[in-house]
Formats: sequence, C-alpha cells, structure tokens
Amino acid sequence: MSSQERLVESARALLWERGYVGTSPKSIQQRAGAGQGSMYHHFAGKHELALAAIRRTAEEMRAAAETQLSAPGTALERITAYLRRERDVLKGCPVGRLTQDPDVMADPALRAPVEETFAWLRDRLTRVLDAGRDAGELDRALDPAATAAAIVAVLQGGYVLARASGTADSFGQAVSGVLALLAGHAVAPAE
Amino acid sequence: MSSQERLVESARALLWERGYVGTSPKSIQQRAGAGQGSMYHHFAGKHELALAAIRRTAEEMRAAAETQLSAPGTALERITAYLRRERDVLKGCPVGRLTQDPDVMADPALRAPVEETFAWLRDRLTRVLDAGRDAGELDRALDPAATAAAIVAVLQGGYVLARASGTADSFGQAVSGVLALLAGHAVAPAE
DNA sequence: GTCTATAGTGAGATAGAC
DNA sequence: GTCTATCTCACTATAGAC
Repeated sequence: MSSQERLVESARALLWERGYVGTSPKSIQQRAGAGQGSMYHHFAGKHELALAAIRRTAEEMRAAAETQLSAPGTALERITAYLRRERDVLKGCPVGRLTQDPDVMADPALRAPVEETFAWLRDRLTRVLDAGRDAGELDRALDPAATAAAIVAVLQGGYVLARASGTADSFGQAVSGVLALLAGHAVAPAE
Repeated sequence: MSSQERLVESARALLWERGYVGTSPKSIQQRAGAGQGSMYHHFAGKHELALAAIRRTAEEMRAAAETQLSAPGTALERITAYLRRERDVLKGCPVGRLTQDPDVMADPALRAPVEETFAWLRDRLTRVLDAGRDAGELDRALDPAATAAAIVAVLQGGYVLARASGTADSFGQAVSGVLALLAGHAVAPAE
C-alpha cells in the first residue's frame, strides 16, 4: 500500500476513534508509518486529508448498506438483514460520529459527505418500505419516510446506547425493539 | 452568580457545543468571564471542572425527562409528551454527545454520569411501558425493555439526523415514525 | 479569591536538503 | 517522495504576588 493510501486509512481510523478535533496530523503520520514530509507532500494539510478520509468512509457506508437493502427478499427481511448485520457496535458509526464534531459541521466541504450519506440512506430505506407497501407486505397506513427516519435513528441511537452502557447488547435491544414494532404492521400474507 | 457557578455553566455550554476534547480551559474561562487563577482556585483542572459540569447536565436531563414521564395520562401520552417536548434539536443531546468523546469514555469518573443517565432513562421508559401494558393500553406481546431501548435510540438518533441534515425536521420525522409504529400496538379501548 | 508570569508540551505547518 | 529542522501558537498547568 502506498504511503498516500496508508495516510488516508490511518486518518479514517483516527477520525472514527477520536473525531476530527481529537486527531492531530502527527498521530495520523505515526499510525501510517509516514513522516511529516510525506503527508504534506500528498495533502495540503489536515483538512484535505480528512476530506479524503471522510469521503471514502461515506462511500463505503453507502455501499455496505446497499448490499443488504438491494438483496432479494421482502422489505422486512431486507431491513432486518441491514439492521442485524455485523457491526463494530462499540466503536460507533464512523459517519454518524462526525455529526458531533464541531469543526466538521462548521466546514461545508467536510460536512457534505455526512449530509449526503444520511439523505441517501433515508431515501433508500423509504424506497424499500414503499416497495413493501406496494407488494402488499406492509400496512398502507405507514408513512414510509417517517418510518425510514425512525429506522435510521434507531441505528444511530443504538450506537449511542451501546457506547453509554459499554455493551453491544444495548444496540441489539434497540434494534429488536423497532423490528418488533415494525412486524406488527406487516400484513398477514394471504389470510 | 458566583465565579465558580459561572465556570461550571460555561463548561456545560462548551462541553455541549464542542465536547471535552474540543474544549480548552482558556475558552471556559473566557466564556465565564473568569481568569486562570480563578478557575484553578476552584477546580484542580479541566478534568475536575468537566466532572462537575457533566454531573449537573446529567441530573438536569433526568429531571426534565421525569417531568413528562411522571405526568398523568396513558403510557402513550406520556411517551409522546416526552418525545415531542421542545428541544434544542440542532445542538444535539448534551449527554448523548459525550458518548462520542474518547477522553470522556476512557475516564471512569467522567463516563459514569453518562452511563447512569441512559440506564436510568431506559429503565424509566420500561416502567412506563410496563404500566401501559398492565393497564391494558398496550399489546401484551410488546417487550417493554426492547421497546424502551428503541425509543431512547430514536431520540438519540433523531439528534444525529437533525445535525446531519441541518434541520430539526428530521428529528420530528423520526419521532413521528416510532410513535406511529407504537400506536399500532395500542389496544383499542373497550372494543 | 483573583491576577500575572512562566513553563513544558503538542498542534499544525513551512523550508530546504536529499 | 521523504527527511529533518524550524517556527508560531495554543494547551494545560504551576507559582507567587496582591
């Protein structure tokens, strides 16, 4: 892996663990095994490197979600697969975390990938729910957009609960909670 | 207000806006209109001042939740009142935010109030749901603990969505989403 | 109690050699 | 491309005067 690549990966890991404010150029270099000169040759500074890191992380998150959400199966099955997918729950969401970073939110360039990712995810889930409704699997009274927002929120909030309690179980409980609520709005097949 | 009081309030505000990592003693002093000497006279350092600030914020959050959750009304009404209470949505949750702070989570003393607050909140909501079930308002099949976790998660995740989108509306959508799901599990009264 | 002075450390970046 | 030296400023705290 090139030095440039290692710097981006190092920045991604540190942004995840410590956020933008809590991450120094030096720490990125050390983790990447690269010197100052190397970093400032490839990137104009912390900001530009973080931008590259955030963009990549956002892309990966969308790709990962798309894997479960575009799989075959009913809407409920796809959403369940997405929510129950294996995750580094205690580390939190690498994109959602940036939402709490004042310097990221204050910078339009750094903020854009975060905003776009959540907009995309909510829209993607809305379309899954819509498809489920059209297929007669889900209660027609359900508002797809609001339900999608609730599902994404449970995911993000589940990370918060997990980190607060120190156990991944909390995340699982929250997920089980919405899935049970959602299951109650499933239309019994051919009854 | 005493200088000591102003320092704690200043620390609370900055911890909310910028987190522990992003807040310097100097910025706390400036906001409080106090000098270095004053701060280090009243507190051993940033850590001790932050501890006082976090404890107070956690207490206030519990007290605010208790106001809605102990009010008269059905379980659904009380939970709705809690979720729809006016909030500084775009600023995020002052306690949930700390969950993303590496230095807070790494320190048992700073972390304890955060952990306790969420444990308390989940338990409190569980008891409200339990009461609703006992009163015959809610579906017996609902798991109170899992549902409570989902509700708290929607709240915390709603903050994330709001900050990501830059609009408080996202929070409202997520809340509407769970409340609609939950309403589907309400037992029709005397039918 | 509050002030100013001081100090050690790290952040963030630049410069120029190689 | 990468290295080392250097620079300025901020962070966090201590010391001692008032």
